[in-house]
Amino acid sequence: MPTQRPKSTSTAHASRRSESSRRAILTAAFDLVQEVGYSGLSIEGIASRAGVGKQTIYRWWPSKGAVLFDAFLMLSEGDDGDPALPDTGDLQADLALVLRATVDELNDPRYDVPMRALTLEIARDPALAATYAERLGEPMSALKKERLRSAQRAGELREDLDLDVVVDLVWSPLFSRWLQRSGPLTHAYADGVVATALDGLRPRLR
Amino acid sequence: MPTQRPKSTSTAHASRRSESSRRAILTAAFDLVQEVGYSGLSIEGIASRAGVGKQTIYRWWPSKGAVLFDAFLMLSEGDDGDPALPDTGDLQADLALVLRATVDELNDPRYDVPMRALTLEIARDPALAATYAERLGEPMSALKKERLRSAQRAGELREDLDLDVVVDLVWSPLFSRWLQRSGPLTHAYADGVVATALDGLRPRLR
Amino acid sequence: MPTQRPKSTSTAHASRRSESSRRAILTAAFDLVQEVGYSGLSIEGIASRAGVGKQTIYRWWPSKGAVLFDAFLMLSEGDDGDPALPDTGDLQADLALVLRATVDELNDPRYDVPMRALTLEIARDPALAATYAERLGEPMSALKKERLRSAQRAGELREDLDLDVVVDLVWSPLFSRWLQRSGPLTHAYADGVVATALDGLRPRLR
Amino acid sequence: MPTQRPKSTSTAHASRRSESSRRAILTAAFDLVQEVGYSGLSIEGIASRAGVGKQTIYRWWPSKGAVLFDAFLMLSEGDDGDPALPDTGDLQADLALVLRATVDELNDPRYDVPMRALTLEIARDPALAATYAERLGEPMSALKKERLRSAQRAGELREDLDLDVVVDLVWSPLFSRWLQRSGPLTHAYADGVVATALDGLRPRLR
DNA sequence: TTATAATCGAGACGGTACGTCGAGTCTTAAC
DNA sequence: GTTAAGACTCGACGTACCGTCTCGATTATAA
Repeated sequence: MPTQRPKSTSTAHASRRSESSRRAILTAAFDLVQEVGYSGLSIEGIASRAGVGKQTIYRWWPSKGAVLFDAFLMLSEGDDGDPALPDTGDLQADLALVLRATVDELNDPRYDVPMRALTLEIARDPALAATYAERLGEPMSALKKERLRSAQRAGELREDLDLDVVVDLVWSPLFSRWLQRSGPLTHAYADGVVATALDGLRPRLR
Repeated sequence: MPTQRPKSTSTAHASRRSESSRRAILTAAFDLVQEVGYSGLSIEGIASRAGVGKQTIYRWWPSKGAVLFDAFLMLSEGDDGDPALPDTGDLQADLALVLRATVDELNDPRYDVPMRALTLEIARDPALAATYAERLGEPMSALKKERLRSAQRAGELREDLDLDVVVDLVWSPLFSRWLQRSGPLTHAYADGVVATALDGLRPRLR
Repeated sequence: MPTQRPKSTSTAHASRRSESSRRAILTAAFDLVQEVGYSGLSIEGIASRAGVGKQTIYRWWPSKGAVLFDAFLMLSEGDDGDPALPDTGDLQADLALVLRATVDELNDPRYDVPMRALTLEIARDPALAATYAERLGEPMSALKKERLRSAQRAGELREDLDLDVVVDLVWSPLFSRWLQRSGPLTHAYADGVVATALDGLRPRLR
Repeated sequence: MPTQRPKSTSTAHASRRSESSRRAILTAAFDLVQEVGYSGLSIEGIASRAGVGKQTIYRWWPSKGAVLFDAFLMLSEGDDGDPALPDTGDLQADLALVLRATVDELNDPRYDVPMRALTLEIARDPALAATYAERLGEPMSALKKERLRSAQRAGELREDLDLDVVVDLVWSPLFSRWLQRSGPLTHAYADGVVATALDGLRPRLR
């Protein structure tokens, strides 16, 4: 599997894979995609920047996208203090906070460029999509649903909801606007999405 | 502009552009993307399939994505009987109908493959995104908002809504699931999205 | 055919092949083989030195050896004043003169290196051998046999000889020594070969 | 030296070199060159076929050609009953016999392919050429000259000949024709070479 | 009605990157 | 200390397309 790597915690006789080459490749991939953009990214460029033979990349990753994906994985393993979503007891405020932070990230070219690259690769390659779902998508989705369940326990959320639908309702508008650049991505938009989703579209009964 | 083309209804002295080559190129592009997938699509392949010199493509389109985009435009001009969304007076039923139809389309490889290709090109290329927004995105969005405004007049929808947010709330979950393959795309899902968006996430009072 | 090239004397509508690229490639090949040796010669190196795309080489030549061969052909077309062998009426002197000149050439690294490279390619590749035979080998052999026939008319050579055998008898010892480096290649050796071949190995009858 | 190997008759404490690996490598090299041709031969292929690590080859041989050369040496040590050339008292018949046998060998692909490979390596690599000369070329040449000296003693050969020239005169035509494929290699050709060399090219005095 | 200039098909050109192969070096674990 | 195994860096392979650039050969106005 492309994203497998030698963990120090694993078996005694580690594979002969070079950890330093692995790190150099992932770092080079992440840096390069920012510098030259997604379409300017090439295996040859990554190898050369990383000071590594092309074969070493082909040996361990099946595609350019898989390298990029692992580069993200490596980064995301650094900042995993507390992966849980905020839970202050005020769902609307908490969601708005999270969505505003996401908006800020997506507006920052340092994240936009490589994330877009990865997203496109995932959209193109079903195998990569499956790996992504397993390693990042589902865990993140679980976190979101956990927060929603907490809200249900607090009576802030209806009990009869399909939480998968709810997650999409809240998060996909941002994703869609970002990817398609179909409109400005602002805090106001994030707030609007949260408020509208929570209150629904129908007039409130008096 | 890439998507400009000689309309018989335009000025008297039409350009010397060959209409038959144009159609052959767009048809070839659309057919090829289904056969060989997006990444297998090449200008060279389109030219050869269309029986056309490469220069004829480069002369009229700035990128592979622009060709693909025009191919879609050509198709979508065939089926434009009544572009309006259904309006039976029952918003929930109408939205569910439209979203179910979209689900069916997205599940059909004949649409999935070229649509995905086009979507990826748009996500990659801001210029193409702008053209897309102008030519297809905004008109479609206007149609959706028109239906929503009708619902507001009928008292089915709150008056104080940002309709751009509402459109995203209703349509982006499908888009997101489809593009990322993050879950099954079913009629039930479409129904769930519509119902949840309309009713909101909060417990109903009383 | 690899060695075909646009001749100004040929048909009116010349191919679109670039004569300047062709010359640059052949010159680069000839120069490079002297600088880096045969095994250091690469298509990539030739292309880069000639300022040409690799495909331009692959388009017109089937192999590295074919390029080298044409490089020789190009050179040999410069010095074609009178291709005939000397004929002073003294066969032994004429042959010795020719063989001594050959010895000098073979001892000159400027000729030895590329000639050796070409010879090895010909020995390896039967197709190239056939081309070589047709374009260079047989014409040269014809020249030699013409000189021998003249000697027969002059009574210097027996009438009942297979001239192909004679040509080999005279010229192959040099070739063999040169290629295998099985001994020093000197004027004395050349003289010895000529004298021994002419007089034969048997004791002269009294 | 590449062609050194542990002889059971040598010093008491033999080197730690694995004799079985050595034989496996040489056998694999000889077999492979027949199967895949010279240019298809690779160290990697030999190692894999021999069930041996690449390093084991690099440790003991300096080049692919050296391996091939030792493979020949190994074979030629099997058939060394009497290495002397036939000496029936009739030089012409004896030479014709030997040359005809050589012709047959060179026409047999089982010998042609690996011999050609080795010959090309020797022609390319002066160091290998020196080793070859010492181990195979000069002993064979000595044998030939021995037979010629015997003919001189019998009065069949002139006394004033440079035997190195004579050896080349008799044997190099075959070598040249074979390597360059410049003509058919037949018994008739062999006979012609012997007869012409013996009788010389000049008309016999009456 | 002709000439004339934009457009056409074709495809060669200099390039970049692909994914593969093998070279020769180095490291590991087994013996 | 040698071995089998195989990862490593490096460089070349031959192919696919890129986007640019000539080439005649249409071809449809404008003279």
